[in-house]
Amino acid sequence: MTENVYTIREMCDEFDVTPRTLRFYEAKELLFPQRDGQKRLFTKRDRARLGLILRGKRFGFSLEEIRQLLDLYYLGDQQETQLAKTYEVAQKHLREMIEQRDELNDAIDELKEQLAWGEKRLKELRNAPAA
Amino acid sequence: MTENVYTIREMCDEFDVTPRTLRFYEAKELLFPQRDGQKRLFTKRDRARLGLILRGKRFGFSLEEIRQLLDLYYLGDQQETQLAKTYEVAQKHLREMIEQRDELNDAIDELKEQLAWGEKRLKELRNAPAA
DNA sequence: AGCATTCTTGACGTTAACGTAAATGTAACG
DNA sequence: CGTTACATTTACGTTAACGTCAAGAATGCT
Repeated sequence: MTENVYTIREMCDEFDVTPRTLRFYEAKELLFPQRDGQKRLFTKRDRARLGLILRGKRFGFSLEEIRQLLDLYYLGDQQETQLAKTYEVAQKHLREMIEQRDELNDAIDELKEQLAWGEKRLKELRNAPAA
Repeated sequence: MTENVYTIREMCDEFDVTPRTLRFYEAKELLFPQRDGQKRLFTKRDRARLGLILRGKRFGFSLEEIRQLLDLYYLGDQQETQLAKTYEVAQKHLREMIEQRDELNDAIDELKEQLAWGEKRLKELRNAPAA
């Protein structure tokens, strides 16, 4: 097998991000690539984390928020207090996400109505060209 | 009745934003308050638009994207080509929103699982205090 | 009239999330 | 061994969405 590690370029191509982004995420402690001398080697774990990061971004979470969420997904042998804190943070996030989804559903319905209306108007305009 | 117009302060209190924000939105042509001399007077239409703006923000849309969406909600007697263009933009937005909601649903499920797992771990830690 | 309050318009500051450029390192190719 | 191709660090630049501060106007209270 290919050692199961990935170069920065492979990561960039696969996830459609720039090297700058990956280095930035490492600086922010969202990713922890190993090193072969100078060069970064991203592990399977990094790939999983990057996937979660990018999805989190699509939901409008900040990188700092995402970093905290990642801790939940990758909580090893943390202290109880630390684990409990992370658990709280995640619960709050979950509530926000559910609320966001509900709102989003409403907005989708409204936009659909608007589109139906716009469609109707368009047909009218095409049938009765000039006023 | 109270003339059905609102001062900047009334708007700020009602929507929990700052004056700076409202002036900024006006500069960006998202709101069009009338004037009494120097002072801004926000109409019912502005209030409706502001509501849509703030909701759009919660979905992660940029102000520029929101501005285009607002055009759809308030399309008066636009040209057909213009209306058609706006219609396209809105359709694209709708697709994005639906996709976002679906992803969000998946993420919610995953996070719920994680939370259940974390909860279990917490119970274990509390019952078996020291290793 | 004096003073405080609230509005206004600049104009510069700030944060997040990278972009971009410069200087340097190194691995591989011919 | 030269150069082509990426990689690295350092550091300054950029955009969005406001915050903040300065310096006037207009309004209201006493």
